Amino acid sequence: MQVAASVTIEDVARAAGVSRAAVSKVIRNAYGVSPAMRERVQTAIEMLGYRPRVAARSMRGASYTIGVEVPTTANHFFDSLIHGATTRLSGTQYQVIIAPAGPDHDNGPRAIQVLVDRQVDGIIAVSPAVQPSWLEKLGRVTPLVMVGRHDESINYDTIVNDDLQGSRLVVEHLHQLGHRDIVHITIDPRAESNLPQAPHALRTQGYLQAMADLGQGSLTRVVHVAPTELATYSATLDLLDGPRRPTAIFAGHDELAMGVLRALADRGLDASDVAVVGYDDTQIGSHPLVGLTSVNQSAEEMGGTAVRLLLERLTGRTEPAHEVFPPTLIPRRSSANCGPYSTDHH
Amino acid sequence: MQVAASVTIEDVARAAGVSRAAVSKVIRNAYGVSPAMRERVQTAIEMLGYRPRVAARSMRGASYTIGVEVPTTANHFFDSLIHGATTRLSGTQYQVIIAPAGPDHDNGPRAIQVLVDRQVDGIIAVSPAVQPSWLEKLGRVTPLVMVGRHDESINYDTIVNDDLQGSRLVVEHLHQLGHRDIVHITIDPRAESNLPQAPHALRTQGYLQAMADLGQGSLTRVVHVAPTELATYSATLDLLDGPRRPTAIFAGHDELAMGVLRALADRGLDASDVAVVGYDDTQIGSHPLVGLTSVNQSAEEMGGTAVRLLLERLTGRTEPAHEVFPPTLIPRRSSANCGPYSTDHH
DNA sequence: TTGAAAGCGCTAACAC
DNA sequence: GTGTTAGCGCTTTCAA
Repeated sequence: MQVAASVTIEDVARAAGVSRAAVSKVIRNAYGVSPAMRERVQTAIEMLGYRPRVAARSMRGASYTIGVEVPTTANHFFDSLIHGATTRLSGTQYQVIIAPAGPDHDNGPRAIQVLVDRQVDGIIAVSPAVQPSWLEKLGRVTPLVMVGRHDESINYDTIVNDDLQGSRLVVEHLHQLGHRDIVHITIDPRAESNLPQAPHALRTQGYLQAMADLGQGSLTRVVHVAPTELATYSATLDLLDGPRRPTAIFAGHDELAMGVLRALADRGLDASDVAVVGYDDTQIGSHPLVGLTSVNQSAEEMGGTAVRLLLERLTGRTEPAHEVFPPTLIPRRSSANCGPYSTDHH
Repeated sequence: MQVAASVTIEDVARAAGVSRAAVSKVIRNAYGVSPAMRERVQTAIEMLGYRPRVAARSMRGASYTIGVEVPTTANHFFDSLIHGATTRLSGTQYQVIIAPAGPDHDNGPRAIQVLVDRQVDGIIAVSPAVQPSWLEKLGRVTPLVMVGRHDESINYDTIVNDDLQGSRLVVEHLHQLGHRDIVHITIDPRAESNLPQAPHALRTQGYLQAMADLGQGSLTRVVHVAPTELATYSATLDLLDGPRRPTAIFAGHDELAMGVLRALADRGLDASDVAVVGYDDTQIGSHPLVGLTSVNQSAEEMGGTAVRLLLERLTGRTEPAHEVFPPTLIPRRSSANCGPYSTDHH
């Protein structure tokens, strides 16, 4: 394997005794090259350790790069998504680069712009805080797949799980276990987006609806926190020490749920005192020491599907696609106040 | 914020009534522009929503991009590293892009090459499986900082923690608690690298030395596994069900340790039966439900330091730098067979 | 202080 | 099937 920062297509052409265009065709698998020439060119490429420069290619043709934007890589859900995408892309000539929005929230657009500036051939993004109008504009110039958005689109594709149904599953599960006083802890809408189509807004809506349908409408409580384990931890302590301790807590996603479990542990409580359910079915929840009941939304598959949709767009599709994944509730110890010790291995 | 895929420097120049060169100077904060012109140019940039294209800039000058290669983003240690790097870089004109080596091991060079192909201005990489000679070659053309390597270098910088000392701390800690039969589970050298300077090789060495120094040389056992929680889980089950169950297990890093804890839980055992210690002091270990004793090696700081070294190289330094971080043992429940319930909040 | 012009390495028309 | 050539958008001498 060569580093080869200085070998150019010109050098290869000279070494193989052909034109630059011929070399270009070979490295792109384009039509109009005889096997003999392809052979000679490939030999020259190997010998010189030639690597085409992405910057130069980007100026005329493609960058062969897919950009993936995620809020953070610290949440394992997004890692699974990335993993699903890279797996689906291996074997193609496309490479993935990742731009994490980073610690500051509302940085999604900035991270996406980083990818646009690099002229990636397509973008997969998870950014609930971006206005659809901005995405429509972006989608017109770059193939774009948004994960976790429920909005109708024209110039980009969307992939979501049915958040409404997912949180309904949670509430019904807890209700069946005998819980009535169920609190929903979720991220502050201002931190995610005030769009009614944002995933967490829909989960909240699903919670409220399901509670109402089960005749518990008057017991609903929604607590908003910053999107961190720590913030959720504090909020949960308040809840546990407050005048009306709930019997169950439904956290907006698994990272928040871990904060809830931390608070419970600190107060010496467990599932028989307060049941906990998360969302995303993140790796850590399946660990027997944690045993977190959660809603699976097939992160890996979503990543793979995102790539498929992008490749479709890259090869001509123009009408928007919208895929909805069905959520599945995975019951574990954290919501089993009389059940067996779960040792599900994920 | 604009998407602006089609506004070029030419458009800005025309709108501001100046030359392209002038605009170029303004966006690079270069010398030789009058305040009046800077003002006019900046107004035009805002109005048109101009974004310089990285590809075009890369062809002549800099890409203003720092590439970070990590084995995976699923291990939280690397996330902390990335976080430390991006934090240190915010406020500068540099952007970070991430290339994960991905599921296949030994893919480090491939992922690094992805960054080289994109002509990033500097590279931070965590790749124990790469030969120093290859890195020397790379370091000659791109500023390069390697994290987690102990080798002496000429053309690149290295940052490590003192792995030898770190595992010595672990062994001494366990010895003090009364443990004698301590097994070390670590990743298969073939999966990481057969270089004697690789971190895990050194941790193993530290383990062996410390055991010998404490007179337990005859009790040492090293178990090699694939670098996954699952593989470690299976190996641990074998160990627990085997003829000579150890009283303590020192795992090569926290992800492996989680596999050990999973196996213990499956067998209904806990810290009073088998003590467990990990390495990296990963987020999850600090959770009270897990309480994993581990060795902290300041991932965030390492990321920040990597950026600092890179920026130094970018502004002229040529002699190699080598920074060593001191490891710290963080005792928690998993190695406290008679201690209190730890609720350390990280 | 400002602008004109050359060219970075590659791809895509188009001519042969 | 193969080569020639004109740029892509930017930075960077070098003149003015």
